[in-house]
Amino acid sequence: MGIAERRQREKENRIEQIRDSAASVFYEKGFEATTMEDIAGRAEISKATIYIYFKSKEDLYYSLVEPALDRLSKRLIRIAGFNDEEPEVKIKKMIEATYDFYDKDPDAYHLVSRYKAAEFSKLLSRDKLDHLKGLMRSNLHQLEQAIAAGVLKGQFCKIDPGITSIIIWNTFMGVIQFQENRMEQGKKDYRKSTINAAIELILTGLRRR
Amino acid sequence: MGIAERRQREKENRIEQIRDSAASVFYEKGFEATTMEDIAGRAEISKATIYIYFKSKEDLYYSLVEPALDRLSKRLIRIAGFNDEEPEVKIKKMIEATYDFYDKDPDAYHLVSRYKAAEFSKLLSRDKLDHLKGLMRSNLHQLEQAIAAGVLKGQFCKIDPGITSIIIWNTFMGVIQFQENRMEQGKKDYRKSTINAAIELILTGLRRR
Amino acid sequence: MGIAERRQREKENRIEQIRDSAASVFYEKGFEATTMEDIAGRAEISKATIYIYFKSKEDLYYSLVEPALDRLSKRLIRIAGFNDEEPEVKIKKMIEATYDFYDKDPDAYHLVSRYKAAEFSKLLSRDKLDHLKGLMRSNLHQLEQAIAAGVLKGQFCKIDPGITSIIIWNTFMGVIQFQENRMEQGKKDYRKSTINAAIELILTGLRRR
Amino acid sequence: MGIAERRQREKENRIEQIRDSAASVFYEKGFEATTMEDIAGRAEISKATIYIYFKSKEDLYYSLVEPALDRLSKRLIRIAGFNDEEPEVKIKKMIEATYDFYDKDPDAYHLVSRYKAAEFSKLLSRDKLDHLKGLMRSNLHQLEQAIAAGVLKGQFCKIDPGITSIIIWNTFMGVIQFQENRMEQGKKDYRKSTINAAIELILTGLRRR
DNA sequence: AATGAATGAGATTTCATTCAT
DNA sequence: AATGAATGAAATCTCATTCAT
Repeated sequence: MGIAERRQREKENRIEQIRDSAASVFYEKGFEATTMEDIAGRAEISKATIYIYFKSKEDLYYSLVEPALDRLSKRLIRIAGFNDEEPEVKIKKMIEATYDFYDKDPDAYHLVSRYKAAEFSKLLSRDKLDHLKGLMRSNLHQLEQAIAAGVLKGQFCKIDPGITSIIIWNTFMGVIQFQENRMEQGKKDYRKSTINAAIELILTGLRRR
Repeated sequence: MGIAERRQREKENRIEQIRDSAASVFYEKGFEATTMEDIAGRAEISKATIYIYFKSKEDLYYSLVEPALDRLSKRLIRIAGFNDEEPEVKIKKMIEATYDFYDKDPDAYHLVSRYKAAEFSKLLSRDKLDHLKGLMRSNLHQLEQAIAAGVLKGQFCKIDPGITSIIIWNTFMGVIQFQENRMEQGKKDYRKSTINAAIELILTGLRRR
Repeated sequence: MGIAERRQREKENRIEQIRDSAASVFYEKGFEATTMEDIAGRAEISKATIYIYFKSKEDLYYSLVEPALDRLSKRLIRIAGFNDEEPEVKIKKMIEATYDFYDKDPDAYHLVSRYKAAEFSKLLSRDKLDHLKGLMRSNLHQLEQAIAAGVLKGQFCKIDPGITSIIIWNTFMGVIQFQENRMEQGKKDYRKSTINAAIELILTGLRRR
Repeated sequence: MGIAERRQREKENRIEQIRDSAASVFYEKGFEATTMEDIAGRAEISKATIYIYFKSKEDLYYSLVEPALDRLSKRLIRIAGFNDEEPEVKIKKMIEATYDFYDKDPDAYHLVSRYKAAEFSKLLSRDKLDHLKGLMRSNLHQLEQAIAAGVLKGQFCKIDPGITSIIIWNTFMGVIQFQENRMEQGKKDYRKSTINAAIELILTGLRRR
């Protein structure tokens, strides 16, 4: 009786092991430069084993990016639904949630942040590509809505919410990238604090005086 | 005597033809996913011809990215040298110069904007990689210096100039990417105006009140 | 448990199969003119399979020549160590050993006999090249020492042992080549006997009267 | 009037220039490893120019080996025709002639000495291959005849003249190779004297006592 | 006659994927 | 379920040869 369960558990472990290795290699080298050998090696299994659980390299990649994006997307949507929250607070909570997502699973975050539609257009099926695009758009959309609400309420000056969401998103990614770079050089961890400072800078620009 | 000149011109055209094709394919697909066949096809020549002018795929790629980065870098350094200019004006001129660079040679810009040190660390020789890193750092550095000057003069509030330069840089790239996306969907060209709006937003946040 | 062993055996067979094919093609056509396709075809496997077992064409080639030369070299050194043997007997035993080496693995012998330092200088790494040169030199050196001993003992006339070893070595290779040629034309096998006659001729010239 | 002649002279010079370069590169690298680029570079002309004078790489190669072999062959045949000469003297004269051939045009000699029928069997046409084989055989044959005459006259002991000619031929090549090697290491030139010593050694073995 | 330029054919090598055990 | 082994297809790069001038 317990056997089936153990099997199930082991199977899930194995899948997780593959996914972890894959995420880290994909992040390090990018999709094309990553070989199945790389992934198998890091997971300490054989290449063939990967194919038991994943149909193809693309499939494996998609299976990493999609749920990551989906998780983040769901969180942001949830925050967006807090109707009695002030726009500025919402924006901060979204940033918080995104940072938490990054903190808990940096590889997943990096995959998402590295995602460029153009690169995958020949690789993924139309369906999958559209789905990822949709999730990505959703993320930005939640941010945009919060900004738009702030503008409407007269709290923010009249700037295009679309552009502003882009700015915030890119700022987030840029800061992470920059600070990770610094940390690699042995410097202290300022990720959280600089994210906050950067967002504060932007919100200051946004606020109406 | 005109013959030698025509020859020379034709040769330069051919090289330019290859470089143009290469830049556009590299931009579309990234370095790894791009094949020499792709480039040759787009340039309407044979693969072997590329090797007359470029030693290797890596060489071709580097020959595109390096001068592009170098050109941009030189422009920014020049602006940084305008000693009697106000920091805010300097920053705007740098943005202006970067936009002009993008406008004149979008493929070059895209190659530069796509540049991620990690991706090339296994690809390019140590020398070349360091050189590119240096140029990239220089670009950010010019921006940073202008911001630092504004902080020193008391015109900007006390924010970390390093981070702020990152924010501006990423904002620029993000806006371009986003607006190009919109244009692909047939929407109107708002690139220039949204860049300006975004920079204005950030500068507003920066200015001391 | 037998399974692992069978696997091991099969793997070794496969490697041997590749090495055999490679040796025979390399011998027939020389290194440059031999293609991996040739070798794969003769071994009745795919090109890619070769790369599972050998890093490169060069590696495969080296892996054939080195151990062959090494084996021969060890044998000659062993004979050279028979301190109570007469020089002339030593020389004959060395010839005998070389013939036996040829007889047991003609392809290996041919690879060795084809070896020309100049040809490989651009091909093999400095290390590998030096190693092969060393082994080759060792072979001649053993012969030379035996001749020198004979001269010292007054059994041979005063000829330069270095040159004499070259003469003997080239005589051996020449006789083999010539007799193989004849055999290809359907003539009888006189390899062993003519080798002996040739050595006898040279020893006669060497002996002091 | 003189123009046509000058043209003719220049043409011949050009051809000679190509042949010289080709011979030296072919000798250094072997047929396969030599590129037309190599030859053109050494001759300080363009690749295309070679094709004005030679139909193909093989053709160029053949045009070098054939006349070289032919020249040597003719000389040996001439010596073989000196009917009133003693066999031993004939042999020495043949060696002398071969050395002179080597001395006057070492590259041609090296091409000849490097020649291995097997390597060219897929490369050259049947006709050409047979022709080269014939010339090669002729050279050995002249030597063989002289030896046979010595045996018949009772001057030499009863050894197979075929084998003996092989021994002498290989001795010659081996000595040259060995001494060139030494000279490359900066040592003194002992080519002529060691050739003579080696031949003397063999003749001593041959002479009847 | 000479050559710069171009290329088709082919060489080495890599890698995602399948298969037999 | 797991894997060692094998491979087809494709990628980078080379080179003998041709062609236009």
